[in-house]
Amino acid sequence: MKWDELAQEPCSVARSLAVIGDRWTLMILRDAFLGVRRFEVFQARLGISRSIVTERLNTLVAEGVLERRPYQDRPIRHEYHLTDKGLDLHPVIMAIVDWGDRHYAGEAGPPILRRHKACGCDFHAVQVCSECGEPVTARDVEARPGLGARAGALGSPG
Amino acid sequence: MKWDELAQEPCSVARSLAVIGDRWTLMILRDAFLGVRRFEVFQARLGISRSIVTERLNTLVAEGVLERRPYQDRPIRHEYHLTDKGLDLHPVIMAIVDWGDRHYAGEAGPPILRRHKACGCDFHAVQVCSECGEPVTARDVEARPGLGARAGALGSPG
DNA sequence: GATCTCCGTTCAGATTTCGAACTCAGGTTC
DNA sequence: GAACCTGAGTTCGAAATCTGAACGGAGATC
Repeated sequence: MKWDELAQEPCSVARSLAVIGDRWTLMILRDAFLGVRRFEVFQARLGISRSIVTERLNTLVAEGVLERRPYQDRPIRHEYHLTDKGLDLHPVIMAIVDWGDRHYAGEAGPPILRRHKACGCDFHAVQVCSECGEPVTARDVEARPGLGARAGALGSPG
Repeated sequence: MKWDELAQEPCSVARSLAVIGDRWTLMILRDAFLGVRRFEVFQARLGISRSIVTERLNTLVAEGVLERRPYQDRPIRHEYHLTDKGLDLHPVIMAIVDWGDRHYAGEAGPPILRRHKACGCDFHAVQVCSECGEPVTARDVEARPGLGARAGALGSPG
């Protein structure tokens, strides 16, 4: 399989990764969720080549994850804002943050704290079942093909 | 920044992506969570070059995400099992699945259904605040530097 | 003893990715 | 008005990565 065939796979992971599974894209999204909007800031914070920033931002705009909004004329300049589809990626970033906090935080603890505005607490993300509201771990889940799935090895993790 | 400097960043996203942010690694983990254990099966399902599979599996073992367990002698053969650290990645995969299901599922719906064994329902993952238990979206979160963070642009998403 | 399986390794060549320098359009400074 | 700055890219050669295909080897099977 080539990388650009991923989007055709009958798998939501593959389809998602075709868009965001790139080396730097998730780092750009991380910054977008921290409020970064402008080309220069993305580039400076990541310290990667400008061509990479250009290409990733264009892809994300083409996919509807980011939106280009002018913030001045003469010369015209744009900012990159998360769309609703982009905001839907928040759980992905939070899940990654959570894993990093848990397994790679130094002695000083997590480098970034997140406060839940509604309750005012510093928190971490917990995944629960949409139906019963109980926390879900890998061992609680049984996968089976839905419509349009390809046959393959399914089992239980662990 | 080079890819291999990511692990040194004071950021949990960067540190996590240094391990799992690779092109094929998350696809391998997807299969691991679906019960795939053996080299040949990973390789056949992904249809990528054997050297890539070798390299990714070795990295994941070195990082303690997968564990090599012998399942026979003469000749010695190993299976790759998710460790506890690996199982902790479940929310990451589920968050990615969720985004894909929401934005890229065809008319037939999601290609894979997941049942929560505890309640018996097909479900999708919902992220809630660890403190108050309410669902969390991007707009509900305020980030601020913790100990050891680097100064940078922080704001609110959207 | 020829072939098969599972699990890799090796290597040349194609493809991608990257860094550094350049461009361009307009503003600012003196 | 000349020199310089800024924000947002583009270009291009070098470096890294990936692919496909062959090879190895340790035992099992025919």
